[in-house]
Amino acid sequence: MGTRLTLRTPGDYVLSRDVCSYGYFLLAPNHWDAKARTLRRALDLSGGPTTVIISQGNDCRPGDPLRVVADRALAPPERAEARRQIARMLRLDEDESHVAAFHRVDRRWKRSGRARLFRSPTLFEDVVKTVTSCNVAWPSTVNMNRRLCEVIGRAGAFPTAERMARTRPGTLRARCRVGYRDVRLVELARLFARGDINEHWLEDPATPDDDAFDFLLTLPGIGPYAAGNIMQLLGRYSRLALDTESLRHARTVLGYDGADPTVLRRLKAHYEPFGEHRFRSYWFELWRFYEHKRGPAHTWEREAVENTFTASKL
DNA sequence: GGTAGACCTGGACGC
DNA sequence: GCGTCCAGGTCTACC
Repeated sequence: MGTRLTLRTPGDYVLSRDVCSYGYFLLAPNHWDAKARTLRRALDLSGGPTTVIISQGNDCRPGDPLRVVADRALAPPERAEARRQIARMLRLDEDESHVAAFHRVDRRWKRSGRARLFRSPTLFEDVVKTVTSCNVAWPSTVNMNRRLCEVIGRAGAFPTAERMARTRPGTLRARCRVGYRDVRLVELARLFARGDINEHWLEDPATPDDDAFDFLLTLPGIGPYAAGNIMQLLGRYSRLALDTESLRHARTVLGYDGADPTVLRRLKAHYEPFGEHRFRSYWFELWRFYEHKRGPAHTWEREAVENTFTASKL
């Protein structure tokens, strides 16, 4: 008999909108069921892995509580662990006042209510997902994450830092197809496993954004793009994460022309007015383009989009 | 401080 | 079916 949990949500929370808000919802071990509007994934808890299915009633009414069904009985400490991981992943800590602050700065998203960006149950998974999205086309990112779960993770869960720290780089390369990222991923895992990454400090609002960003740049495999992306995953939206997709967006959607440095300058100036929230303004512009091409993200079937996602393929 | 080239994988393309 | 080219962000060596 599995365990059932109920999680309270902020008054405006909509599972289908707030899960299907960032590409990681399409990466293993996440599985969004577009028909049932549920999120299924394995969580690696202290008592072992468990698969949970998260739903919000039949029609995802704003603010309705979330129902979580685990496939095995969870001990009380594991229930607390599962709640923490799910709350992190779904950004349940971002209440209506956080959302309103963003919408005051950028009113374009007030009607849809878009503000939260899906992330992972742990910072380690977010960092690995970011590294596996660098210098690679989206289908390879999909493959790397699937194989990491199949080969290194327990029972289909995402690998913990401890497990990846014990994995040989050659195994990551040969069986998970991560290429030259092999050594960098193991080094990152060792830093997390040894406790050399101070997650509390990184997530503490008292830590200046510049300090957090500079620290991230010291990590193996993390350059300006990856650091910018991890910043938003930490709930710090003041930095942009600009890549070739940003340039495409600037040229095809915003109509900018000229050489790359010129376009990048104009992009930065475009998002400057959104201040502390500029990443979200950038991201939801991009996301709106994807949804314009493929329909609402909550209707996307993972199998159908995993080879076409990113604008160049849409 | 700025930049060229290497790093891998997988898809596209030509034969 | 095979070989070649290319895209993608980070890192290192070099100027």
